[in-house]
Amino acid sequence: MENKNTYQKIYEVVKQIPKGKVASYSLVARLVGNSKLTRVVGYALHQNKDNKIVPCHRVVTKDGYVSDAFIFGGANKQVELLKSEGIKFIKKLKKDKNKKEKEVEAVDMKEHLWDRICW
DNA sequence: CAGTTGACGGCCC
DNA sequence: GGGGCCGCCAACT
Repeated sequence: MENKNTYQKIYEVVKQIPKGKVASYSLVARLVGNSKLTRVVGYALHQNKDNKIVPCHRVVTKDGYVSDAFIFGGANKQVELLKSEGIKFIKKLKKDKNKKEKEVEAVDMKEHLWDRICW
């Protein structure tokens, strides 16, 4: 990803995520060149509103959870998009702000985490 | 130019 | 084991 801005590199990496696969923020950060850039990755994607340019819905947390504040239609929409790409979800219990365990859908990382075929 | 923030992650209590 | 705090880097105001 050469000599582009870090910001631009992040997009380049995310755009390379193949359909049917997902990448964690930390993974993207590492591919960009610095594993500590996870926050910047999130920042970069937040700025991106067009999933036509960058498939930001394929980026999830290391646990496979979708972003809480996904702009493009909300987190629920993100799950839908991923499902339509053939990604398998598993029910998982996550605690919300009220410390109540609620069932949420998480990507099956074992099956769909990006293989990193490009390096 | 300096302080704040942010789609996270990891270590510590 | 769960919750909370801190850190890391770049963009933003």
